[in-house]
Amino acid sequence: MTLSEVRVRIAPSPSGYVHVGTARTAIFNYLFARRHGGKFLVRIENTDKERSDPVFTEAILSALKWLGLQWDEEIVYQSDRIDLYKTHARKLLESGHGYRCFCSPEQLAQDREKARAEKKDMRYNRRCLNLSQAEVEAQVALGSAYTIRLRIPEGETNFDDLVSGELKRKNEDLEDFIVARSDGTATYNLAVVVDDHDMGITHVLRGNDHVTNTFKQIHLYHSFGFELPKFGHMPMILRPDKKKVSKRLGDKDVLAFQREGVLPEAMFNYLCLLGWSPKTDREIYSLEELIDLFTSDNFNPSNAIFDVEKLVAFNQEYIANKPDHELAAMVAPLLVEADLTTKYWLETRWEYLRQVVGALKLRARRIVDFVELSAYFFAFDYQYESDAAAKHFTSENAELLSELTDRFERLQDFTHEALEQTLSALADDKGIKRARLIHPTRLAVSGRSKGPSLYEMLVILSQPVVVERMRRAIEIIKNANSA
RNA sequence: GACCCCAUCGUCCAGUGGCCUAGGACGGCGCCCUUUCACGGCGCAAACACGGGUUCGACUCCCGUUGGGGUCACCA
Repeated sequence: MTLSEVRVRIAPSPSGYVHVGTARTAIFNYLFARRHGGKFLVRIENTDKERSDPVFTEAILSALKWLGLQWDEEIVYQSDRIDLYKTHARKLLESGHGYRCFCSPEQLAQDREKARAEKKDMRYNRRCLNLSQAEVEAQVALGSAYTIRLRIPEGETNFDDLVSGELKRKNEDLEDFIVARSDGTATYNLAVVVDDHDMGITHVLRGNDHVTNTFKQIHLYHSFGFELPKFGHMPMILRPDKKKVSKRLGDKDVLAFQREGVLPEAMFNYLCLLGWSPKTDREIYSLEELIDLFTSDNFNPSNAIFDVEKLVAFNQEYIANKPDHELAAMVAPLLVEADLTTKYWLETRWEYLRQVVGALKLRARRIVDFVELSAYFFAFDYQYESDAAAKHFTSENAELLSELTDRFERLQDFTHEALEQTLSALADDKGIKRARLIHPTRLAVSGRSKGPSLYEMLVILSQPVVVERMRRAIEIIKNANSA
């Protein structure tokens, strides 16, 4: 480790939402910074005016915040630094590392088309590199539009990648890429190098799809005489169809997972294990543990397919371990939104919500599941599951239910123990199995055949509600049978 | 097509020359627990892509083949 502080960054372009690939890269950078006591920075790469939209910038920052990736310094916006890039582009021209290219976009497209047709290399053919000084001056005097290209020298470029080890490329396989557009503005690679250097970035951890850029950027570092940072290229996250997750394919915004009830801790934990491993049999780790374990020599170089099922399994685990009151706070707005209750009602019955959530949390895989699972705790107009009703709502059972209701009503202490005792006693009196009473009672008070322990459910619902619901069910059974 | 990367159960991850009759997790299946559904517990099925080397010995090292992925914009 060097003496200088570790500084890493996530540099999204605001031309789309944050998908899981970007999120994971951000997480790795964050963890790396925290592990080494360094700084995690954010840079918004909005040099492309056409495609950039502040709406996406906001969405990106929200996503980072949701994941808990707090950045350590002010956000850098490339749009504020246009002049800095222009200056550097000119420097390239002056130092001879760059040259003017007068080829029109149309011409270049034509060249590529031809190369493709002839199954030849599609790199730039260096037509303008061979222009004489006089020709260049003549064009400039004429006011012809030109881009600036970086001249890639002969030889070979290599660097030691944190993930894949030594990476090599013949320079002839690189092209003289454009660093400044004809309007003078810088392109991606120039801006990135200028910024990474300027921001003191020590480690560039980014997706594997950037390796070609890295080779190109290395030449920019050399041209400017900048010190090279360390590079690490993360394997891609693939979709089940094995395509890499990308904006182009319209891949899902990570915040969509939030809306679908995924906890950020679960997403964080799951994403960490895609392309990196603590090399143990454990999978669930706290943030602190991850920070402690996160070293760059544990990256897995092969691509990984994103598996929502496994994410959800992590989520289930995190829900099960989350304190009831925290879950209640997350569920409350969803219940209101679903029109099951009101904000006011919940405010006065917070303890009730807390108990409901606690009783259901081992059954929820996602936060939104609580709405469906708990509906009958809030709404009285639930329907009885028809199959279960056909089975349990018989007139015979109505009699039993009626007697059970009377006994429940007489109870002084409406507790788990008292309820269990009462129900068992009636079952004994009648010489029937307890299940004979349990199922119709569950159906009567919840409309469902599934749910938490019956007694736990009754206690939460409270005596008057239980009695009322049971009486109503009995009425319905009687009416149905007499009709 | 050129260049680069990758290759262990369906999926994610262990395995760094003998501990492997290849381990864990998700998913699947079965059993147990149980008033239901979950949770939990136990168990089963499920993989070293192929071919050559190197070695006393290869999942592990090398080469090739095949397969998959990525990149080839005046986008980032």
